Amino acid sequence: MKVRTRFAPSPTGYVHIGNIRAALFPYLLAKQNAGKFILRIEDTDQNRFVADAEAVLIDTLKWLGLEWDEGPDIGGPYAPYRQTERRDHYIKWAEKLIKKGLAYADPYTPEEVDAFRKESEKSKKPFLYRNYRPENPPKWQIGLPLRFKQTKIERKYWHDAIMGDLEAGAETLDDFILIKADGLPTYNFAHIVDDAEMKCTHVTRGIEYLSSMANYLALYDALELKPPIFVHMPHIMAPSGNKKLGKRDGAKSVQEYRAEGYLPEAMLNFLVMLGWNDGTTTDIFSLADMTAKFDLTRVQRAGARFDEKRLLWLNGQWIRRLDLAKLFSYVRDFWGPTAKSTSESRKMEVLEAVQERLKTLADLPALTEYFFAPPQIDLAMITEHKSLKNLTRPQLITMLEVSILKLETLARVSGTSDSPLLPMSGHWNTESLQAALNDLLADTARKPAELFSLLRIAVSFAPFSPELPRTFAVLGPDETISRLKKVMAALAETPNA
RNA sequence: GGUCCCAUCGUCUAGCGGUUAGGACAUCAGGUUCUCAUCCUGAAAACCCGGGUUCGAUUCCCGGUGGGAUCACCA
Repeated sequence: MKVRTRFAPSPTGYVHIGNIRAALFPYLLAKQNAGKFILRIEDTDQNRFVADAEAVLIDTLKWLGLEWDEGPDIGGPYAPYRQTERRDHYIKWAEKLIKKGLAYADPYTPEEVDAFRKESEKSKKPFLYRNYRPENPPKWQIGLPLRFKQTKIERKYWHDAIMGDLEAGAETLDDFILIKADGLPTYNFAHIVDDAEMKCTHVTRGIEYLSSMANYLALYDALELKPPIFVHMPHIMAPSGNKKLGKRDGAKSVQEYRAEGYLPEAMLNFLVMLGWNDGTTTDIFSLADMTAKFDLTRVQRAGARFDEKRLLWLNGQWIRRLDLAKLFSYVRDFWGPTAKSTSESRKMEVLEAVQERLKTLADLPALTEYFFAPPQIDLAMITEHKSLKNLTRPQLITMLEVSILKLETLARVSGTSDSPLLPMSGHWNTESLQAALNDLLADTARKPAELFSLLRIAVSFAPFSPELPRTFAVLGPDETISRLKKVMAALAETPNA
């Protein structure tokens, strides 16, 4: 079977986490079978039209790496891929139904239908429009809704690739609207027509559509269409409470996660694990991995809670396992102001030094700003440090002095010039610096907690930084020594506390 | 309320009649020449309840309970 799947979102401008999974599953199904993945825009609701929504959607999908083979932007054999551009298709199929006596015009106003609804509710019976079906409906024309006429009121049975064997009672069958008064089709009608014309083999969507399945089955039958494979995905639930994850529960859009420094790899990995596993204890999956391993029969039937802590963990995992060039391309817009005028190669070095410490890309400025600009000297960070507060000024100054001498010797051996633009060479590297620092430990007879704390704070004045040899190596000999000297001078200038 | 679906640590899950019920996130306690992060080690933590089938049920069946979804000229 030639697999053809689709992602068919409504362009609302807000790309929900659930939307991504609704795109990922069909993407995986198509790709693992060398099939086609289609993007179709379901824009039949004029009231919810948002101007840039489609562009946002396309941008987000591309960012995630979920590329489609056919779509509104690239065309394809079954174009157009926007529902508003397919009106004539729906009308054609609707006329077929009318001809067969399986569709009719709804002569009532929304208010009148609502009155019927109230009446039913009053008598504690569920409202079914078909109980109010007009005897002699007018000839259908745009301006009137067109309804489907249910003729076989019976229990329906079907199979779902995730949910298994399902059924629904005849009470769920009703004369639903196929085409609205504005002439545009409802989702209920349009998706079936489009899926058929676009030869989609799978219908993937959330389980909220399960309760409409009986109606869809009846429509496939009336249209004389062979139903596709049904794939209903359980909901992603809000972190607290038991409800579908929604905007009003503070659910962030994918764009927001992107802006907060989350990687597409982490988002996809997180989403695919939410309700699916490959049966092993593997929990890190690249898009290629999940494409190879994904299996609908292993998808969970219950809803899964969205756990942002797990997403954060995965983000860290992915930041660490990405190769530097790739990570570098991702952080382009995350550098802090001090990095502005710095060369790309220099930024690359700094990034490499902090890669292991990043949890999100948004952590980058705080973690790197002192590499690009000298930090504000704050002696309190030294004098109040838990390992340093019991040392006297002269002791601190001596430690710095001895360290500076040692590092100057190393710098001379390295033959580095005063220009920070020249690449570091020779002996000023993490290995030699590690050795030099070990020597200093012996020379000063200080504990690592004392000497290293002092040096680390003196060059960074930051709450955290990479390991000392690494920090010195990236800073370069001139900058390292210059910063140590400034701190030494500052300690000498101010009176002892 | 009608209809439909679901049910293992706090969370995501493995399990497909016999297991010390496994893993991961989170939490807590240690370890790694400085901080933060990583990494390593360890701890605590679960089969919703009641029947039935069976020599034996977390697993199969039924019922309850709980949770979810849906009942639009939205998708």
